[in-house]
Amino acid sequence: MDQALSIAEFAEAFGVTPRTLRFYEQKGILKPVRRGRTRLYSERDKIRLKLTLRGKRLGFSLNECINIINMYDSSPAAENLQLLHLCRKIREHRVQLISKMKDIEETLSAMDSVEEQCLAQLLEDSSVDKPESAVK
Amino acid sequence: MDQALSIAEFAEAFGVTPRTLRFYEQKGILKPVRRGRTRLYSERDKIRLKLTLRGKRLGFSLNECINIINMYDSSPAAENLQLLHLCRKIREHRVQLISKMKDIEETLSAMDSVEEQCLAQLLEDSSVDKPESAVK
DNA sequence: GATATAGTTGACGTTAACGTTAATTAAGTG
DNA sequence: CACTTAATTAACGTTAACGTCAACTATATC
Repeated sequence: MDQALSIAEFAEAFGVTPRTLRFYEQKGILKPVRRGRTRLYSERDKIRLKLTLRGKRLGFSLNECINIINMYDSSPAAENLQLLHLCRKIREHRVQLISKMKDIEETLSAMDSVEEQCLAQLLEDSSVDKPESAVK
Repeated sequence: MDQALSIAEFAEAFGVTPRTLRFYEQKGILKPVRRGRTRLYSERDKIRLKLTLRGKRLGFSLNECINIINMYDSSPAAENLQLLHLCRKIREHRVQLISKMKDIEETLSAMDSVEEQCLAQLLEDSSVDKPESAVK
Protein backbone atom coordinates (compact mmCIF):
# COMPACT_ATOMS: atom_id res chain seq x y z
CA MET A 1 0.00 0.00 0.00
CA ASP A 2 2.58 2.52 1.09
CA GLN A 3 5.38 1.38 -1.14
CA ALA A 4 7.79 4.04 -2.27
CA LEU A 5 6.81 5.90 -5.44
CA SER A 6 8.94 7.28 -8.23
CA ILE A 7 8.95 11.01 -8.78
CA ALA A 8 6.58 10.84 -11.74
CA GLU A 9 4.08 8.67 -9.90
CA PHE A 10 4.25 10.77 -6.78
CA ALA A 11 3.83 13.99 -8.75
CA GLU A 12 0.92 12.54 -10.70
CA ALA A 13 -0.79 11.41 -7.50
CA PHE A 14 -0.79 14.94 -6.12
CA GLY A 15 -1.32 16.93 -9.28
CA VAL A 16 2.06 18.62 -9.21
CA THR A 17 5.14 18.42 -11.44
CA PRO A 18 8.41 16.62 -10.72
CA ARG A 19 10.08 20.00 -10.74
CA THR A 20 7.88 21.08 -7.84
CA LEU A 21 8.88 18.00 -5.86
CA ARG A 22 12.58 18.67 -6.42
CA PHE A 23 12.05 22.26 -5.45
CA TYR A 24 10.28 21.25 -2.25
CA GLU A 25 13.08 18.85 -1.46
CA GLN A 26 15.64 21.59 -1.79
CA LYS A 27 13.47 23.66 0.54
CA GLY A 28 13.64 20.84 3.09
CA ILE A 29 9.98 19.88 2.87
CA LEU A 30 10.54 16.46 1.31
CA LYS A 31 13.36 14.02 1.95
CA PRO A 32 12.89 11.08 -0.41
CA VAL A 33 15.19 8.07 -0.01
CA ARG A 34 17.53 7.36 -2.91
CA ARG A 35 17.94 4.14 -4.85
CA GLY A 36 21.09 5.07 -6.68
CA ARG A 37 20.31 8.67 -7.61
CA THR A 38 16.64 8.04 -8.14
CA ARG A 39 14.22 9.46 -5.58
CA LEU A 40 11.71 7.25 -3.80
CA TYR A 41 8.90 8.91 -1.91
CA SER A 42 7.63 7.47 1.36
CA GLU A 43 4.50 7.78 3.47
CA ARG A 44 6.14 10.54 5.46
CA ASP A 45 6.77 12.53 2.30
CA LYS A 46 3.15 12.00 1.40
CA ILE A 47 1.95 13.51 4.66
CA ARG A 48 4.31 16.46 4.43
CA LEU A 49 3.34 17.21 0.85
CA LYS A 50 -0.32 17.01 1.75
CA LEU A 51 0.15 19.53 4.54
CA THR A 52 2.14 21.79 2.25
CA LEU A 53 -0.48 21.82 -0.49
CA ARG A 54 -3.24 22.43 2.02
CA GLY A 55 -1.28 25.33 3.45
CA LYS A 56 -0.81 26.78 -0.01
CA ARG A 57 -4.51 26.52 -0.79
CA LEU A 58 -5.16 28.58 2.32
CA GLY A 59 -2.81 31.31 1.18
CA PHE A 60 0.26 30.49 3.24
CA SER A 61 3.68 30.90 1.67
CA LEU A 62 5.98 27.91 1.35
CA ASN A 63 8.05 29.16 4.27
CA GLU A 64 4.94 29.43 6.40
CA CYS A 65 4.00 25.93 5.33
CA ILE A 66 7.40 24.72 6.46
CA ASN A 67 6.84 26.25 9.87
CA ILE A 68 3.44 24.64 10.13
CA ILE A 69 4.83 21.24 9.18
CA ASN A 70 7.71 21.48 11.60
CA MET A 71 5.15 22.31 14.23
CA TYR A 72 3.44 19.00 13.68
CA ASP A 73 6.71 17.16 13.36
CA SER A 74 8.38 18.34 16.54
CA SER A 75 5.66 16.93 18.77
CA PRO A 76 6.83 13.47 19.85
CA ALA A 77 9.02 13.52 22.94
CA ALA A 78 10.21 17.10 22.98
CA GLU A 79 11.74 19.06 25.82
CA ASN A 80 9.41 20.72 28.25
CA LEU A 81 10.27 24.23 27.12
CA GLN A 82 9.80 23.30 23.49
CA LEU A 83 6.43 21.80 24.26
CA LEU A 84 5.31 25.09 25.72
CA HIS A 85 6.67 26.89 22.69
CA LEU A 86 4.77 24.50 20.48
CA CYS A 87 1.56 25.14 22.38
CA ARG A 88 1.97 28.86 21.84
CA LYS A 89 2.58 28.44 18.13
CA ILE A 90 -0.50 26.28 17.89
CA ARG A 91 -2.60 28.96 19.53
CA GLU A 92 -1.21 31.60 17.17
CA HIS A 93 -1.89 29.48 14.13
CA ARG A 94 -5.40 28.76 15.36
CA VAL A 95 -6.08 32.49 15.54
CA GLN A 96 -4.99 32.88 11.91
CA LEU A 97 -7.15 30.01 10.76
CA ILE A 98 -10.21 31.22 12.61
CA SER A 99 -9.69 34.66 11.10
CA LYS A 100 -9.62 33.08 7.66
CA MET A 101 -12.81 31.22 8.45
CA LYS A 102 -14.49 34.50 9.29
CA ASP A 103 -13.30 35.91 5.97
CA ILE A 104 -14.89 32.96 4.24
CA GLU A 105 -18.13 33.22 6.17
CA GLU A 106 -18.45 36.91 5.36
CA THR A 107 -17.79 36.23 1.71
CA LEU A 108 -20.31 33.42 1.63
CA SER A 109 -23.07 35.48 3.18
CA ALA A 110 -22.34 38.40 0.86
CA MET A 111 -22.53 35.98 -2.04
CA ASP A 112 -25.84 34.65 -0.80
CA SER A 113 -27.40 38.08 -0.89
CA VAL A 114 -26.00 38.81 -4.34
CA GLU A 115 -27.45 35.55 -5.54
CA GLU A 116 -30.79 36.39 -3.99
CA GLN A 117 -30.94 39.74 -5.76
CA CYS A 118 -29.88 38.01 -8.91
CA LEU A 119 -32.65 35.47 -8.73
CA ALA A 120 -35.21 38.13 -7.81
CA GLN A 121 -34.18 40.12 -10.86
CA LEU A 122 -34.52 37.08 -13.06
CA LEU A 123 -38.01 36.40 -11.73
CA GLU A 124 -39.04 40.01 -12.28
CA ASP A 125 -37.67 39.98 -15.82
CA SER A 126 -39.47 36.78 -16.72
CA SER A 127 -42.81 38.18 -15.53
CA VAL A 128 -42.22 41.29 -17.66
CA ASP A 129 -41.07 39.36 -20.73
CA LYS A 130 -44.17 37.19 -20.63
CA PRO A 131 -46.98 39.62 -19.86
CA GLU A 132 -49.70 36.98 -20.54
CA SER A 133 -48.75 35.06 -17.44
CA ALA A 134 -48.85 38.29 -15.46
CA VAL A 135 -52.19 39.44 -16.91
CA LYS A 136 -54.10 36.18 -16.69
CA MET B 1 -17.79 60.27 7.19
CA ASP B 2 -17.04 59.03 3.71
CA GLN B 3 -15.07 61.99 2.51
CA ALA B 4 -12.40 61.24 -0.04
CA LEU B 5 -9.01 60.31 1.35
CA SER B 6 -5.52 61.06 0.08
CA ILE B 7 -3.35 58.16 -0.97
CA ALA B 8 -1.32 58.20 2.24
CA GLU B 9 -4.39 58.25 4.46
CA PHE B 10 -6.10 55.56 2.45
CA ALA B 11 -3.02 53.36 2.48
CA GLU B 12 -2.54 53.86 6.20
CA ALA B 13 -6.18 52.98 6.88
CA PHE B 14 -5.77 49.60 5.20
CA GLY B 15 -2.23 48.76 6.18
CA VAL B 16 -0.85 48.87 2.66
CA THR B 17 1.59 51.17 0.87
CA PRO B 18 0.79 53.93 -1.62
CA ARG B 19 2.68 51.90 -4.19
CA THR B 20 0.22 49.05 -3.71
CA LEU B 21 -2.71 51.40 -4.30
CA ARG B 22 -1.20 52.73 -7.52
CA PHE B 23 -0.51 49.19 -8.63
CA TYR B 24 -4.09 48.15 -7.93
CA GLU B 25 -5.31 51.17 -9.85
CA GLN B 26 -3.28 50.17 -12.86
CA LYS B 27 -4.79 46.71 -12.53
CA GLY B 28 -8.24 48.30 -12.66
CA ILE B 29 -9.22 47.48 -9.11
CA LEU B 30 -9.30 51.06 -7.87
CA LYS B 31 -10.42 54.17 -9.74
CA PRO B 32 -9.78 57.15 -7.49
CA VAL B 33 -11.05 60.53 -8.64
CA ARG B 34 -8.40 63.15 -9.38
CA ARG B 35 -8.11 66.62 -7.93
CA GLY B 36 -5.48 67.92 -10.30
CA ARG B 37 -3.22 64.88 -10.50
CA THR B 38 -3.74 63.90 -6.90
CA ARG B 39 -5.78 60.79 -6.19
CA LEU B 40 -8.83 60.89 -3.96
CA TYR B 41 -10.27 57.60 -2.76
CA SER B 42 -14.01 57.15 -2.39
CA GLU B 43 -16.31 54.78 -0.56
CA ARG B 44 -16.47 52.60 -3.64
CA ASP B 45 -12.69 52.27 -3.68
CA LYS B 46 -12.85 51.36 -0.03
CA ILE B 47 -15.22 48.50 -0.68
CA ARG B 48 -13.23 47.21 -3.62
CA LEU B 49 -9.98 47.33 -1.71
CA LYS B 50 -11.57 45.52 1.21
CA LEU B 51 -12.76 42.74 -1.09
CA THR B 52 -9.35 42.54 -2.70
CA LEU B 53 -7.47 42.22 0.57
CA ARG B 54 -9.92 39.65 1.84
CA GLY B 55 -9.45 37.65 -1.33
CA LYS B 56 -5.70 37.79 -0.96
CA ARG B 57 -5.87 36.60 2.63
CA LEU B 58 -7.76 33.57 1.36
CA GLY B 59 -5.05 32.78 -1.16
CA PHE B 60 -6.63 34.17 -4.32
CA SER B 61 -4.40 35.91 -6.84
CA LEU B 62 -5.03 39.52 -7.75
CA ASN B 63 -6.58 38.46 -11.03
CA GLU B 64 -8.92 36.12 -9.22
CA CYS B 65 -9.78 38.94 -6.84
CA ILE B 66 -10.65 41.12 -9.81
CA ASN B 67 -13.01 38.47 -11.09
CA ILE B 68 -14.64 38.18 -7.70
CA ILE B 69 -15.08 41.93 -7.43
CA ASN B 70 -16.51 42.24 -10.91
CA MET B 71 -18.93 39.53 -9.92
CA TYR B 72 -20.28 41.67 -7.14
CA ASP B 73 -20.21 44.77 -9.27
CA SER B 74 -22.09 43.51 -12.28
CA SER B 75 -25.23 42.68 -10.33
CA PRO B 76 -27.51 45.73 -10.63
CA ALA B 77 -29.71 45.67 -13.70
CA ALA B 78 -27.85 43.26 -15.92
CA GLU B 79 -29.10 41.39 -18.95
CA ASN B 80 -30.91 38.14 -18.36
CA LEU B 81 -28.17 36.02 -19.85
CA GLN B 82 -25.54 37.76 -17.80
CA LEU B 83 -27.55 37.22 -14.65
CA LEU B 84 -27.55 33.51 -15.32
CA HIS B 85 -23.83 33.62 -15.95
CA LEU B 86 -23.39 35.48 -12.69
CA CYS B 87 -25.37 32.86 -10.81
CA ARG B 88 -23.14 30.16 -12.17
CA LYS B 89 -20.00 32.01 -11.20
CA ILE B 90 -21.38 32.47 -7.72
CA ARG B 91 -22.00 28.76 -7.38
CA GLU B 92 -18.48 27.98 -8.58
CA HIS B 93 -16.95 30.41 -6.17
CA ARG B 94 -19.02 29.01 -3.35
CA VAL B 95 -17.62 25.58 -4.03
CA GLN B 96 -14.09 26.93 -3.77
CA LEU B 97 -14.81 28.70 -0.53
CA ILE B 98 -16.48 25.70 1.06
CA SER B 99 -13.50 23.59 0.03
CA LYS B 100 -11.22 26.07 1.75
CA MET B 101 -13.38 25.90 4.84
CA LYS B 102 -12.96 22.16 4.92
CA ASP B 103 -9.20 22.61 4.65
CA ILE B 104 -9.35 24.90 7.65
CA GLU B 105 -11.56 22.57 9.65
CA GLU B 106 -9.25 19.64 9.03
CA THR B 107 -6.25 21.70 10.01
CA LEU B 108 -7.95 22.90 13.16
CA SER B 109 -8.93 19.43 14.30
CA ALA B 110 -5.44 18.12 13.57
CA MET B 111 -4.05 20.97 15.61
CA ASP B 112 -6.40 20.16 18.46
CA SER B 113 -5.08 16.65 18.72
CA VAL B 114 -1.47 17.80 18.54
CA GLU B 115 -2.19 20.25 21.33
CA GLU B 116 -3.82 17.52 23.36
CA GLN B 117 -0.79 15.25 23.04
CA CYS B 118 1.36 18.20 23.87
CA LEU B 119 -0.51 18.98 27.06
CA ALA B 120 -0.61 15.33 28.05
CA GLN B 121 3.14 15.14 27.62
CA LEU B 122 3.59 18.23 29.74
CA LEU B 123 1.44 16.78 32.50
CA GLU B 124 3.35 13.52 32.41
CA ASP B 125 6.67 15.33 32.58
CA SER B 126 5.60 17.43 35.52
CA SER B 127 4.49 14.39 37.51
CA VAL B 128 7.87 12.79 36.83
CA ASP B 129 9.85 15.91 37.61
CA LYS B 130 8.06 16.31 40.94
CA PRO B 131 7.73 12.78 42.32
CA GLU B 132 6.47 13.97 45.75
CA SER B 133 3.18 15.07 44.31
CA ALA B 134 2.83 11.71 42.59
CA VAL B 135 3.83 9.70 45.69
CA LYS B 136 1.73 11.53 48.22
C1' DG C 1 25.06 -3.42 -28.50
C1' DA C 2 21.99 0.31 -30.25
C1' DT C 3 18.09 2.56 -28.62
C1' DA C 4 14.10 4.06 -26.11
C1' DT C 5 12.60 5.48 -21.45
C1' DA C 6 12.89 7.77 -16.83
C1' DG C 7 15.43 10.06 -13.94
C1' DT C 8 19.31 13.48 -12.49
C1' DT C 9 21.73 17.85 -12.02
C1' DG C 10 22.69 22.45 -13.25
C1' DA C 11 21.39 26.81 -14.92
C1' DC C 12 18.81 30.29 -16.85
C1' DG C 13 13.85 32.09 -17.71
C1' DT C 14 9.28 33.71 -16.14
C1' DT C 15 5.33 35.73 -13.68
C1' DA C 16 3.03 38.03 -9.93
C1' DA C 17 3.10 41.54 -6.75
C1' DC C 18 4.91 44.80 -5.32
C1' DG C 19 9.73 47.71 -3.47
C1' DT C 20 12.85 51.39 -4.39
C1' DT C 21 14.76 55.30 -6.30
C1' DA C 22 14.98 59.44 -9.12
C1' DA C 23 13.30 63.35 -11.25
C1' DT C 24 9.29 66.47 -11.32
C1' DT C 25 5.32 69.11 -9.62
C1' DA C 26 1.70 71.22 -6.82
C1' DA C 27 0.23 73.13 -2.37
C1' DG C 28 0.74 75.34 1.77
C1' DT C 29 3.69 78.20 5.15
C1' DG C 30 6.64 81.54 7.42
C1' DC D 1 9.08 84.09 -2.65
C1' DA D 2 12.15 80.56 -0.76
C1' DC D 3 11.26 76.31 1.32
C1' DT D 4 9.20 72.27 3.14
C1' DT D 5 5.88 68.60 2.40
C1' DA D 6 3.11 65.33 -0.06
C1' DA D 7 2.04 63.61 -4.32
C1' DT D 8 3.08 62.08 -9.30
C1' DT D 9 5.22 59.44 -13.14
C1' DA D 10 8.73 56.44 -14.94
C1' DA D 11 11.74 52.95 -14.63
C1' DC D 12 14.46 49.47 -12.85
C1' DG D 13 14.98 45.96 -8.88
C1' DT D 14 13.44 42.04 -6.02
C1' DT D 15 11.44 37.75 -4.16
C1' DA D 16 8.80 33.52 -4.32
C1' DA D 17 7.64 29.61 -6.74
C1' DC D 18 8.24 27.27 -9.95
C1' DG D 19 8.95 26.44 -15.73
C1' DT D 20 12.05 25.15 -19.27
C1' DC D 21 15.95 23.40 -21.47
C1' DA D 22 20.36 21.10 -22.01
C1' DA D 23 23.58 17.68 -21.09
C1' DC D 24 24.24 13.41 -18.80
C1' DT D 25 23.22 8.67 -16.84
C1' DA D 26 21.15 4.33 -15.58
C1' DT D 27 18.05 0.67 -16.97
C1' DA D 28 15.52 -2.22 -19.83
C1' DT D 29 14.30 -4.02 -24.28
C1' DC D 30 14.73 -5.61 -28.92
